[in-house]
Amino acid sequence: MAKKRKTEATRERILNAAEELFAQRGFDGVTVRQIMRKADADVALAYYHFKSKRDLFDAVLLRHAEVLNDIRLQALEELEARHADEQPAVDEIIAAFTNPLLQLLVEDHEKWKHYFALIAQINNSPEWGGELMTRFFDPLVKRFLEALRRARPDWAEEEIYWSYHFLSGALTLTFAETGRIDNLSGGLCRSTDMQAISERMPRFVAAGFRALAEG
Amino acid sequence: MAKKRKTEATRERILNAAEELFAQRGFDGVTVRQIMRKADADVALAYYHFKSKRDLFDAVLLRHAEVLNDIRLQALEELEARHADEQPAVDEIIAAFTNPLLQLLVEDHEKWKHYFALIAQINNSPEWGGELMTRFFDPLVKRFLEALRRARPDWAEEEIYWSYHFLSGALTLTFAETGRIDNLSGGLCRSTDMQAISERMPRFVAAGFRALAEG
DNA sequence: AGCGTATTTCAACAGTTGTTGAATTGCAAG
DNA sequence: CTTGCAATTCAACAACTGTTGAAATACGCT
Repeated sequence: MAKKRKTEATRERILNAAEELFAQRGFDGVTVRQIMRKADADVALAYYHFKSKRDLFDAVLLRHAEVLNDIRLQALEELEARHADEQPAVDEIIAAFTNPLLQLLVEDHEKWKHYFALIAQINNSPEWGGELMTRFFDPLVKRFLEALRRARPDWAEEEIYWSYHFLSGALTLTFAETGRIDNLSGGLCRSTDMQAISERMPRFVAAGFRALAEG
Repeated sequence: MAKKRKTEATRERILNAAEELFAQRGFDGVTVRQIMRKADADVALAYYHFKSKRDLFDAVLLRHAEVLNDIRLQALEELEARHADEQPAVDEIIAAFTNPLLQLLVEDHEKWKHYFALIAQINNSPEWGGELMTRFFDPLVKRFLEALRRARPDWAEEEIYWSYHFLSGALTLTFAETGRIDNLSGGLCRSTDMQAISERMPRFVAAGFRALAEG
């Protein structure tokens, strides 16, 4: 039963290398050989552990998706438990959606930054964006939008969806950490400063939601 | 002098084909042969008219960047002329920044959608995002942020930069037209509906700016 | 120790990649 | 018509692509 010892280690090394390179250069910008060189393993091992480059890509995505969905669901449920009788504020619901991710990036930036950068690229790609994001994250997103609807039943559904669209764009550009805001601001703001962002994004987005939904 | 007749036509065909394919699958997801097959021209012509794949990519980006910067600058200057004495409202400044682009997409969707989708991918790519967006668009962005600073000198610079960051994310995800909001909303919202977006984004973003800058 | 399976290596494949040089065509000016 | 250059075609290159099968090694179990 406890046969696998070196197995898990190399599988992880491959996934780590793939995650970093895919995040930097995209699916087609990276070769299997580059990944395996970074993972310090033979090329053929990629096809032994995962059966194709595409399956390796999917495995990279899957590896952390569940954890992310879990911590966000947990944050939402905690919030709802805290407000057993009345409804939670919109700001709090949005913070429960964005802050668990940003908090992860604050606490262990090295571990998470590549995965998030990968999500950023996928979300804005016509080729992958629609299907993959839907597959991995939409169940949680729907749960989140339901909470919003319950909190503000007077808001039009359409406005909630568009607001989420804007939120999603702001969040994923943050994940990309392109350094553009660093240039633009002359160093005043840094795109790696997740603390600064987690203090601002929920406020920014919540105000947007209200502006749309309350006309 | 009037030697070039077929030249310009094929150059344009190559650029059109490259624009569409790069937008769909990214720089590395497309081969020069695929581009030239779509352009109905010999492979070698790509290297005659542009000297490398990378230079073709840059040419695609450059082709429309100037037009976009011009119409946005014009919208901003018109706005400032209209408010010669007092300062324009924040909503109007933001609309002058976003609506010219969205209006282009409303009026001639077929012509523009691929170029904008390409921008969306680049903006969220760690590899290209920082440098290319800075090179092509930051002069205009700085002009726009100056207008905001003049309109609201009481706002902290930092908050303006972060707000722009969120705006940029929301705008570029819109350009990607991934169809994700279509799935999510069960068809209620369509990611190609630029009319709906241009009615909402300036309001959403302006409220966000205010929320950040006015604490 | 030795057996069996899980893991790793090695070498190779057929097809594709970006790119180039030489040969060919098209066209305008003398 | 011919000369000259711009535009286009054709064929090829070396390097690299994803992927595979067979051989070698490592490791847990009896």
